[in-house]
Amino acid sequence: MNNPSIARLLVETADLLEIDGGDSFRIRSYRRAAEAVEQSTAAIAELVETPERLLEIPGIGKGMAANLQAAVRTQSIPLRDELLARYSTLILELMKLPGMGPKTVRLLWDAAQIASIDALEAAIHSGALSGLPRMGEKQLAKLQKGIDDYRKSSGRFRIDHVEEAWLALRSFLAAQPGVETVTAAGSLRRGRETAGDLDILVTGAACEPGATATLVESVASYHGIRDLIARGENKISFYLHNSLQVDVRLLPAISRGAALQYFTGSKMHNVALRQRALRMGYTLNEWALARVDDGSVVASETEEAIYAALGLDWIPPELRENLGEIEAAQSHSLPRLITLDDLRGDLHMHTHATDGHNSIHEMAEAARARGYSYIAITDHSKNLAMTNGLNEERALEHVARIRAVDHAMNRATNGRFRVFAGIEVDILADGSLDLPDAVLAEMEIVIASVHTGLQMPREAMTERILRAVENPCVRILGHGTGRLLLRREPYELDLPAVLKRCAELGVAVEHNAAPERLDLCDRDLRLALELGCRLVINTDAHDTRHLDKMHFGIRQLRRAWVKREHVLNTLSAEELLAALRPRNEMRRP
DNA sequence: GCCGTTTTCGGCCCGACTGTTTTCAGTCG
Repeated sequence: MNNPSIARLLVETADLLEIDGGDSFRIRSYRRAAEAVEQSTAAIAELVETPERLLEIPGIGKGMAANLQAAVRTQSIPLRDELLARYSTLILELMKLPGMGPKTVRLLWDAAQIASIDALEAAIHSGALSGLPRMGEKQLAKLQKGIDDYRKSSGRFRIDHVEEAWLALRSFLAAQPGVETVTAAGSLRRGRETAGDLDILVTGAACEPGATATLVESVASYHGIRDLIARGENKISFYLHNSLQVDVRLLPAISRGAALQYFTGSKMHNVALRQRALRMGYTLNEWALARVDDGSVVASETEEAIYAALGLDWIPPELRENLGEIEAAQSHSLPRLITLDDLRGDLHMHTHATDGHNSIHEMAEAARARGYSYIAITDHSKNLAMTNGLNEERALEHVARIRAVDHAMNRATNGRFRVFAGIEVDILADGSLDLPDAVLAEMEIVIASVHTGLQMPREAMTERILRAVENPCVRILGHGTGRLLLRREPYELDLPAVLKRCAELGVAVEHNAAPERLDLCDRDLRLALELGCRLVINTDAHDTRHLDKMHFGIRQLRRAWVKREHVLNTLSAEELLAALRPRNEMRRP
């Protein structure tokens, strides 16, 4: 039983307790424990053997430790089983409908034994719900719509899709009269790999109290809106055509910092921050940080002022998950996180020799235009026949072409731009590589990736990759397919074992920056750092425009507390070559 | 159920919006 599965059991127990009308603080404990389990870099399934280590996790006490042990041993939690027996196994699904909370679920259950979405829909149509409290015509229509939306979609959205919607909305909002600032908050600002919705904060003359009517009207007329959800004096919520929910909030300028802090979250970070505020005699909400005794405002205009008043350094949004950042901010020991500007090169890209769309020279020029000082061309090897992968002969010819471009660029830039010869070699089912060492030894950058045979059992896949990284030609462990390998659990491989061996061998671990890949989530990256891995971050560009996806990956690194010194492609070209795994045999001419 | 800068007992984060219950409960973030 992996961590996300255990976390889900805890969340379900919390949901059931809410339906059952349980103690709200006890419910919160289950949710907090779920969060802690989800975020833990250690496998809970292994930790249950040593309960004292479970108790070291904040939010896990004696009772919760027993629940975790039960979860690992029986795939459930006794309290969850008990509550499921009392209600129904389907009742949890009802909670996923918008506007449906524990009280309403309980009401439906008590009144008509409704315990599933299908039963609810039948009851709406049969009129069985009329006469129930809070079940007027509007409410029923809203529930039916919620059921329709739920069946159509969707859950969370990839962050690049959310960013696209954000950029369009930002232009629209910034063009409205009386608007001065337009800022994204929520998951987008924190740099998560997905987002459930898009939070936008707007300030300016048109957002001041009593003056918002015109702007509210304009926002509600945005062409991208499919359905309006809510429209108040300073908040407008709607669905875009792709079902992404957007919340636009109009704020007085004086509250901008407090609102930005509040709506950036995460929830856990905010709870911890408010608790800290209370201990200091303050109360924190989306309008201001204020004294509890006389209500006087301490700070509200900027985030920096609010964090400072709480005795904290300003915390980068990517770190706001209540995973130690508050303690670090208090002791002035927040890391200096890596930024896009720290990167000197991109070490993974394809050309039209295989499945890319541009030439070696075009990729090099595109990278130079983006301020890089080197790239590596790493086309596919022969096993990937559908990409026209390079066999021994073509690979060597390609190296010669790359060298020619390197020399030309080197001259043209007075040695300020290098093009390394490389390849993305395929790891075969038995862990061998599909090109001989003699060919790989001709190249500076050898990235080993798995592309085929992904249905392999976990142990075999782990063995396969461990064997591949033992090959002294391999300098970087690449992504898998972006779907299965090195991805969040359920893993198809023993990721800790693979990362540990890479750290020992000096094989760098690649983080693919493209949002559609999602190779290493931030938790995996934290694990890689804990195990001493050195990282590289690449776009795996198949097109010059793909080079622009780097910023998505950088956000993931920042969420994992990655600093510049952890990432090899922040080094100069010479330093990079020296820092990569040394090659046993140098057979270069 | 967790936890400790008043505490091993008694606390535990806050406000807007909606619909309908003419004064508020429920949901959401």
